[in-house]
Amino acid sequence: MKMEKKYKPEAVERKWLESWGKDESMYYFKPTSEKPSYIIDTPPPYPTGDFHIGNALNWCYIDFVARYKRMRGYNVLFPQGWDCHGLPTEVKVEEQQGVSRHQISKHEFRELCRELTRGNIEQMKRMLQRLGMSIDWSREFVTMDDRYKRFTQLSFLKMHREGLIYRAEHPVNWCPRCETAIAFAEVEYEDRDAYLNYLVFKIVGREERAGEEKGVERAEVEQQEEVEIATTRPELLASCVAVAVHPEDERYKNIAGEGGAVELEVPLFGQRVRVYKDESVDPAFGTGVVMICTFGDRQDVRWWKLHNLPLKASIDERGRMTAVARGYEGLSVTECKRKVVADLEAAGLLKRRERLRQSVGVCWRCKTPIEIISTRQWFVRVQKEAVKKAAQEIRWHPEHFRVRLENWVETMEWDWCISRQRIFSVPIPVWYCKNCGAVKVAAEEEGEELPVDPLETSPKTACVNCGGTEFEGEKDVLDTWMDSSLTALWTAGWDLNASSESAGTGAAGTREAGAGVEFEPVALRPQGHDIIRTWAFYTILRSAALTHKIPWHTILINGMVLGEDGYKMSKSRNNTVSPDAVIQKHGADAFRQWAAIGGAVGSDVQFRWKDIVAATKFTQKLWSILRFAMIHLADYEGEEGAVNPRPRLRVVDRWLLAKLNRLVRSVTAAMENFKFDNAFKSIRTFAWEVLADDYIELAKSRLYGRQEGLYGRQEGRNGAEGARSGASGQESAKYALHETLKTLSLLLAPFVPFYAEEMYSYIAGAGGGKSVHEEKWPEAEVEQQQEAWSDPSDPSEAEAERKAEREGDLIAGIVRAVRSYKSERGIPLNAPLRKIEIYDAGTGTVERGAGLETEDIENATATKVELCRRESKTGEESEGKSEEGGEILDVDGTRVVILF
RNA sequence: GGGCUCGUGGUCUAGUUGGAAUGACAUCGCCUUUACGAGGCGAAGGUCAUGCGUUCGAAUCGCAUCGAGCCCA
Repeated sequence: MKMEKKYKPEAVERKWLESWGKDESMYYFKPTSEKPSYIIDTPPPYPTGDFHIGNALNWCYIDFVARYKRMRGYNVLFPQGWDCHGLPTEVKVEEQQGVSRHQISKHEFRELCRELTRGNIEQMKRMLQRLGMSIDWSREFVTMDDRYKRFTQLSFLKMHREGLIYRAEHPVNWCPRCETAIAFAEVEYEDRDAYLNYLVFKIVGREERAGEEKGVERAEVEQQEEVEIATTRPELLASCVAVAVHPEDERYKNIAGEGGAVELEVPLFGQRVRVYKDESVDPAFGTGVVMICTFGDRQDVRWWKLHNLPLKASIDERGRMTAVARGYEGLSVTECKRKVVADLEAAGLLKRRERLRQSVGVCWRCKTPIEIISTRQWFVRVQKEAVKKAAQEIRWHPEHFRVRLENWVETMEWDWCISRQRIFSVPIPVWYCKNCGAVKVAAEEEGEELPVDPLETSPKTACVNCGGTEFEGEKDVLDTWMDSSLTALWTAGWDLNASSESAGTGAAGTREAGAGVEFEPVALRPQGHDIIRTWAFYTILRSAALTHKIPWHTILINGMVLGEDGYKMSKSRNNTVSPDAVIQKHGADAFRQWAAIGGAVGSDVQFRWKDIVAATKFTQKLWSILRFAMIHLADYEGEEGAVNPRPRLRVVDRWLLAKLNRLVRSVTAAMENFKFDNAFKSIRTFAWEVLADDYIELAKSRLYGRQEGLYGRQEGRNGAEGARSGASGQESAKYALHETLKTLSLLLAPFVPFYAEEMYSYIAGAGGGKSVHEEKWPEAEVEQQQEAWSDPSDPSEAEAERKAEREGDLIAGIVRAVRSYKSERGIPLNAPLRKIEIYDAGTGTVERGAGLETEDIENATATKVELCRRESKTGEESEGKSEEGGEILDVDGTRVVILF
């Protein structure tokens, strides 16, 4: 067997990719399986064409879980979807084609979007495969495909039927550049410089309008003739419908409130508005008087509702001033602002301007400041309590992210606006009767085939309201989150077409189509913390609305990837690294190791090349270990199915297996809790320190089958225990080494699937050539019960194991101590010393063991070992020197004297 | 302004229920021994942000302060 000195990830990974590619079914979910299922609600990425490092981190976590669960005997479903619809693709198409979406037909535009998306998906898919993701590609889903679009439309219809979706005129967040309504989740905030303008509002009596309050307190009012109001949005003066002050504000007691005798006259436009008292006015901001408009911000909407104020929209859907803004009609918001300020100044109504750092709501996509505009839109009712209850029932890793969702839910004021005035998305399956205006929703039972585009087809039945047969199709499309909030239900195979809530075909289910499988929450949702308020929130909301259940039992939140400079990776900061670059240099396994040990799940992970290099060093170390082992194990397990019976084991070999058993237990526990960093670190520590540094050095000589000691005087007569163990000692070591490497390759499999497969192909030998990824996870031997302690006359297997572990620890400790001793004195590690004396220093180790197995110590230190049972003379040794001038070392309470 | 997370050797990082501080990289020393010299072995390096408190005992629990980051207003 030829094994190169250096492990070559490129060649090995390419080899296994090709081999696995021949039969993709290895990772398929098996609907007829008897095994318990473990379904993962994989995030469908937006197909930008770039599978970035943040995605890659997330997917590494998913794959660790998927591979682990598969080995634990679960029927795992790890699907891959693509969340296609939405603005970014539309923008990209406009950019690439040099057209505006208005210039070509909707149909043509959609086709261009689909084409771009298909190409991007292919690119990203290649990266997923290269990373070694154990995805079930037979379950791939694409939200722009008809099957998925039908699913989305069905979900709309079901919620509409149940009154959870409605159409209404309501203020919404609006992007004037994208010319569409957006949801709160799509609004971001940016700090921008603005001016705070102090304007003059004239105080006028109210008698002209409110006859009954005529004449009240005229005298007081006359003392004051005007009020200053500070505003950052003078362009909204035409929309000013009221003014508010804090109820406790002494300065404005005379003009405010129910009995207020006055109104204010809005400068330039002249409309008269009332002054309200409101607790939420900040008296310290500006002059303490605030202008209420249609609509400056969310607070304006609150006041507008509370006081039943009129609606005076001065900004239209393209961000232009309407006829309401007399004299400014047609100007953009910015132009209008400039002109209004100039006009105010000219009229002497602008007192002063102050610079102000202001947080402005902007469109997530184009960073254009949003407007709040009242339009007719479709909404999903937000059932806050149901969402919060569901969030409580879901297990969160890490737990604190639940709070983020709860806070978000608490602060939601409006329902979720789901209609978008865009093109590349799922059409809202609705028509309006031209005769009476009634809404006609699509219905499969009436022969309308979903997905339906209401602009291209007409309903099959007449209007139920008036019998009319002329309809107009809804032009708006759905928010993309209406698609992607269904992934859990889709993946679970829930059939939305069945009118009964409990019906399902089971795309993932185990029954035949139409058998009626009730929706069961899937096992896992893995995602980043940046989309808790969107993807997690919407999924929980819709699952609660559609199925009255939680979508998944567990949500696993991953952090963001930081660049080498410690800041979040971003193109503008120029600190991005693509997973592709890492893989090309060091392979997918190295990348995956970084993902595993970069930090605890949920915390942000810094990317550093040196961590990648450290990972390759570990793989190289494992490779060296394997190379060494194969010198001795090449013919260990000859034929298929041959099982080497457990020989009578030497202490050190039992010790190794006991440590291995501990490792299996700790790695298993870590995996169950998604502590990938702990799991992988334990493996690394074991392989490097226990196996390579300690064990291999101890067992090397026995494995080489040397009958004589390494050191010159090889008689080594220290009683029976010290005798050369010969063939049986070799067998014992081979058994332990083989067991350990086999188990190690299994433990490594979820993390470094390529290396583990390579390793396993050597270790499992000709044993059928089965993939390590189809093997079972190692079973830890159960930690023995307390009872074993209570019966020392009949030491159980476990008690023997524990004894072996203690003795092995001592042996390894002594060898380590000698190694340090030599290192400190510059003695070559293979140079023999005169003698090593091991005393029983009251611990009873030497005594009780009827002598320690010293053979391996002698081999590993190249020095003769003598067991001494007499008590040493502490007085003479207080200086750290023995009678004969040897160095005294303390190894966990056992006295070891080195004679040089 | 509110919420969350964090502050551990030069840098990054582990530390579940309080019991002598984990590892990586960098530094220094030694070693070409038949698994490994783009390596191995070993060493040095920490007031666990600061202060107060609970406790026999605190990196860990509580309060306050300072600082950083994220989410939201």
